[in-house]
Amino acid sequence: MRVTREKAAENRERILAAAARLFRRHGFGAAGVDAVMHEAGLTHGGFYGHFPSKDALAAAAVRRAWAGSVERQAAHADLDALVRSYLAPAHRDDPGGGCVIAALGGDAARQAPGVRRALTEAVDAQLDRLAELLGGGAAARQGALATLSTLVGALVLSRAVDDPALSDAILDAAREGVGLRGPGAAQ
Amino acid sequence: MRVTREKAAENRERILAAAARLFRRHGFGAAGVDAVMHEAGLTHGGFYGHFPSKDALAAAAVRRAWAGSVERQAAHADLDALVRSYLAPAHRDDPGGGCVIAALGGDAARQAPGVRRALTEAVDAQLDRLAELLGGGAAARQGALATLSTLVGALVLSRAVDDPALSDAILDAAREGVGLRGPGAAQ
DNA sequence: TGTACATCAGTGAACGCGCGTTCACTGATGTAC
DNA sequence: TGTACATCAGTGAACGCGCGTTCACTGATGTAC
Repeated sequence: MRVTREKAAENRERILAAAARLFRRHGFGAAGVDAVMHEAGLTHGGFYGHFPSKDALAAAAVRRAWAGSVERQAAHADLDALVRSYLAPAHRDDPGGGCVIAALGGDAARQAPGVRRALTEAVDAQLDRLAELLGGGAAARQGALATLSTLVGALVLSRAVDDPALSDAILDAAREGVGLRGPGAAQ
Repeated sequence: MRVTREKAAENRERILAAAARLFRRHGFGAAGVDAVMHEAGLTHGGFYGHFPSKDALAAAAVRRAWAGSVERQAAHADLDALVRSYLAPAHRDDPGGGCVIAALGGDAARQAPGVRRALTEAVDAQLDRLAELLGGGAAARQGALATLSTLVGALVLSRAVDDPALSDAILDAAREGVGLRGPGAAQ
């Protein structure tokens, strides 16, 4: 059943969106090609007409997930707004729609080179964004590196622990922690 | 071929040590029962005489890995020493022998309840240790939460990116970042 | 202490299952005239 | 514009493979006498 070229392109987008969601929610290993295609409303056999391999899909899905983050972040005028949104319980509870770095950073080291490349590009871009919000310059770059570490670490930890109170406390403390490095803070 | 009770207990320890190493290095999903048993010098069939399931092994391996961290940390007299050791390239390059929270924190959210429980206990214990080094009290507890977030985030990121210079920069910046929260720092 | 036997830690083949990937086929789309 | 045919996006069965787990078996260990 051949479909319109337009429809095929739309299907490819749906596969990417499904992969970006499922990989972030379940990890690269636990989300299968079958599940991704089903989520996209297709059957698994057609997958290889769109992507040469699952690894290629993974790399493309990371870029797709990052692109979604860029749109979301455009709404944040300053670092405070970004941090509050990033360290919110709503973000913690929605890995499938959230930061790809926090969701897949731990897996990335063990993935194919293309996947690591895509994630590294996301890290680079996020650092640029943070450095810009910190006022630019070398000090801002340093601050961006430390801030991103705190943001990602807090989100990963808050998702890892099975104690809701501890999870909330991690987000709260990290919010205070990065505040210390914001513009106007001591040091 | 039955073996001595003593030898059997020693074999169980070897299985645990192998699991703690392989799970941290490759993740829970990518390290199989077969690989763990082979690393322990046994065949896979005997595994279920020691543990009821792979999930049970995973939980026990997390506790075992954490116990190893405690021994390692006993050598650090103050926060500076701990941070320098934690954010060292040698630690980044040895996930199999390093911090179990950083190595498996990202996977933990998707694991069986027992595994999350074991990792949460490790997080709790690490927070106690950090709070103690920060001088104790409520402020130290807050500082410990933020510090652990930065440490874990920096290690995860430094392992995720494929750019060695960026990886080193993340460790360096995070070292400075947590220094700001150390005793005697401004604020 | 020595003997006979029950116990059980470890072996290796086998199981069902889900995975990534391939492929013959279908039938609507795109194109040449 | 209409017709005939080549193209190809998607389908669903099938593949080889590795996984977690089970099990009949082995033979050294532990124990009862």
